[in-house]
Amino acid sequence: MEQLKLENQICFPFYAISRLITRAYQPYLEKLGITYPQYLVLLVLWEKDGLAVQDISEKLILNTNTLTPLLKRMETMGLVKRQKAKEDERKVVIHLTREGKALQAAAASVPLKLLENMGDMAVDLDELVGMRDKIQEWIGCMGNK
Amino acid sequence: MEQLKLENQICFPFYAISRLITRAYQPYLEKLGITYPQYLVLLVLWEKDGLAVQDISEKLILNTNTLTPLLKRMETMGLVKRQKAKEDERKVVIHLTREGKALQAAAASVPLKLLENMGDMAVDLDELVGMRDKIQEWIGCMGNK
DNA sequence: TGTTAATATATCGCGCACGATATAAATTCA
DNA sequence: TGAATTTATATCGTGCGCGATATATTAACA
Repeated sequence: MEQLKLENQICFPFYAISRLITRAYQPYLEKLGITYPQYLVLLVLWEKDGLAVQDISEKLILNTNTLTPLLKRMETMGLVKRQKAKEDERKVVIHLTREGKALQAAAASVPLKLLENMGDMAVDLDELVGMRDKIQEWIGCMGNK
Repeated sequence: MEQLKLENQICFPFYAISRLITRAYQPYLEKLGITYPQYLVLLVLWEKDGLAVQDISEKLILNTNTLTPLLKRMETMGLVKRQKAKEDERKVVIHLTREGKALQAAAASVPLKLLENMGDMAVDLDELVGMRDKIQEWIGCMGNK
């Protein structure tokens, strides 16, 4: 059963590297008091504040039943404010608080620190970027299923 | 803050594709009555039965505090048997049951079905394999930290 | 040999991640 | 308009995933 050997699996490395990456982020995000999924939500909101839950869901490819409790935790932490949209009361719009906005400055150095970590592991940046672009392409296909 | 835009993130695509891959496996694994991490444990045991928790932990890069409850669930399901090793009673050795072994035949077609899914999404197999090899190399570095 | 340190697994707590289902608001259309 | 459908979010239950800590067994060594 050659196709069932772990080393021949196509998908396992993606699963494993994803967890290793999250672990690599952790020391830096811990200093900011946030988790990796919370960091992703902040990235999205720093880029465009006042998005609905659905918008964040599409950008991060996370179901709303993952995001709702996550956003509530972030509200409790004082990072965001959740409120019903006036033009459509089904929607819940997420706004950054002053504190949520302030965190952006502290987070600015995180991506570079991660890249330095990668450098230590003999990972070539160009290869990394090439891989990222390919994966983004696939995600474009898979997401629209 | 160009480096904090989601589309410029290097690591987010790995996180996203990992979850999309797990979702892609789900319909096939559901028929076998198992989850993706449970499938990975079975892959390892089908290749070499009677491994200790620690061995499985290293191969799958999962902490034992993830594996212990997972293996207990698999024991409850009748797929594996957990027992203390005679030569070292700290170790817990995992053996496949008859049922756990029998599942291998049913799982044999899973990898091909996944690849067919990828094919539908205009994903080139050679690219996929190339990327896998790069990631495996990279895991080799990160894992030994 | 007796004490200390290292190793292997288990337990606890929390935060995702998601399928299934519920609820409420908006839209459609008979 | 009013009932049926769709859309947006929330709730519930289960299974990871992992940091912190506990427990038991073995190894090391004074």
